[in-house]
Amino acid sequence: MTDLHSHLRARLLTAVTELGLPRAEAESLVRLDPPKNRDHGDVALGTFQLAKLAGKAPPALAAELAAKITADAIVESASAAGPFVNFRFRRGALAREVLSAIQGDLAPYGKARSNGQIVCIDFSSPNIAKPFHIGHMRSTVIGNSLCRIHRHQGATVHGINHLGDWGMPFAKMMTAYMRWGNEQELHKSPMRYMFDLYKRYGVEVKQNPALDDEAAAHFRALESGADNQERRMWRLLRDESLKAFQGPYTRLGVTFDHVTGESFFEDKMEAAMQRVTASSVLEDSDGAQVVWLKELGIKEPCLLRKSDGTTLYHTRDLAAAFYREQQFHPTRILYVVGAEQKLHFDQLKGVLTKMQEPIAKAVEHVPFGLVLSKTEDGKWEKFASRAGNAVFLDEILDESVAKVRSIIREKNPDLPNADEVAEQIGVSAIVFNDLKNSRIKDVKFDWDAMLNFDGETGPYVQFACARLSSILRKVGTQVPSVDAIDCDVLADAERVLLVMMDFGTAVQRAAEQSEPSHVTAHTIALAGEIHSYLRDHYVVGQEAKVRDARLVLVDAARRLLTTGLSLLGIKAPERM
RNA sequence: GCGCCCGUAGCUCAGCUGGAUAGAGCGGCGGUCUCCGAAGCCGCAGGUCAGAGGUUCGAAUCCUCUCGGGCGCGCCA
Repeated sequence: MTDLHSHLRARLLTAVTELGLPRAEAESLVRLDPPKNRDHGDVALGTFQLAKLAGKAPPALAAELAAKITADAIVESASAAGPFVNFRFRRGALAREVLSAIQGDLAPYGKARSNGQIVCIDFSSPNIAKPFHIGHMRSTVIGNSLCRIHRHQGATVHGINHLGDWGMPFAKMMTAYMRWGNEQELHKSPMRYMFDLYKRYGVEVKQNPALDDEAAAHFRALESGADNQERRMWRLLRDESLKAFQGPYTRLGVTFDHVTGESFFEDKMEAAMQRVTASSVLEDSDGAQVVWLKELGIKEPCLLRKSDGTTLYHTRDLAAAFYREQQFHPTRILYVVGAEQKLHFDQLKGVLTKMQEPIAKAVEHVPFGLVLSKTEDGKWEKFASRAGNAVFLDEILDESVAKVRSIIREKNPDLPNADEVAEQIGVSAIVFNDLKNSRIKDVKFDWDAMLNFDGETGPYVQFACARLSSILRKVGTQVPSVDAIDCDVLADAERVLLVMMDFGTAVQRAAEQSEPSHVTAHTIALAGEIHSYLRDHYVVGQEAKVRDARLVLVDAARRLLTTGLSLLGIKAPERM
């Protein structure tokens, strides 16, 4: 909430109290929202609940409140419109408040001071020994954005890559490698090679189901802790995978505070199991050890130990939860994992709840939809390349970058660092597209739409930044301080200023709901408003008073767009 | 079979937790660069918010059912 809002709210609470309403109850009912149609005013108050409390008709109360809020240095007008009261801030006050906070890098536009939250974000978490493909991208970019958003909000963030480097998929990979692989081939192109082996396993296991038993035996050998052949192979394949993942991570600008894969919890699982046993929620079922969660409305039991004594995904997540609790004391643990794993996380939370572990409250699954691609006949299906196989992320990024490169050649042939810029914009276009809609929605990945950089896209927002930077360069003079300009001149920029004012709400909602798309939407809205504004409002060649005021506005817009994009993990180029 | 998610313009989506005349982008049509970037801007066309009941002063939003689509349901992760 900005100072403008606080001021108005304080006046409203006084007015409401004077009308005889209990302040404590009115407190939560005085909610200032942006009106659906901004022509009505800058902020609006719906009086429905307040009227009920007062025992009056909403329009009557609205009229009374409007009369009580007389104009002052900040509020220009209050007018009743049926059951609503619409407020307008003085344009000068609006401009001064918003622009000085942006210029001063103050919250919510700049990074907030500590808010006391400690947030663990478990994201990306690819399975090693498999290529980094399009399916891994969503968790990676959503999680990365959430890390940035929470840091901006003042939380202490632990971004964790919970690598899938343990368990049966890995054992299958190992089996394939032992049967058909060799190290020379592996080193030539590790990911391709491992992926081919993995695919071969999938084919051959259909003919020879005994392969799965072989894999299970290898996993037992690995989990025995002995320094055996399996252990050495695990180390080799894990190292190669990690090296290969570094490519996509660097391109996406993603870093982690901790890379603690499932294997990290190898020696912590027995303690975790003992803790479960001690809480007496563990039961035997067909030789396996499970926790029943029927009383929590979950029919399927949570398996924590297989009948052959080895552990499962759940066991490792449980050990991880205990570890994080003890190590970080998190207020929230966000698991950025596909929606298809909802049951898994319901069970994880369920087991912790049944054990009466306080950390249970912190566990939050952050689900997201699938990446789909368009088939020949216009239907949507799980992403596959044009050739029909899983698609490596690098291929997609490369195609996007190449497209950007050709656009630059056409539109801006003299751009000095064209390759670098093309990489920035091409990758951003893919990331932005992923963060544009509610995360629960499937991402419909249509090359034609994807490589069209018009409208609500990453390049559109980046273009606004480049355009603003260009204006600042052309003007050449230093951007003045907000205190040194006449803010009343910016009355014509009210639409831009009002959108800027919404930034804090957008980021806050993004953090609370784990929904980066609120930030994405804000950058689009701001870019749109500033583009429209610039059409009729020049900066260069204006008299000093007007030029300086607009200069501050342009600079603030560029800063805020840059901040918004950075919360998405996207860079804003100076030129493009 | 049971559970969860989704259904809003030709297409892809918003809709701020129940409020004012349901908004964008793409695609289509028509304008707009010898003045700060046309990857832009301005305008036009396009809607039974899947359907039916219900709650409410008020429903795209909450509840029930139906119909479509997707995902998940013991020794995989």
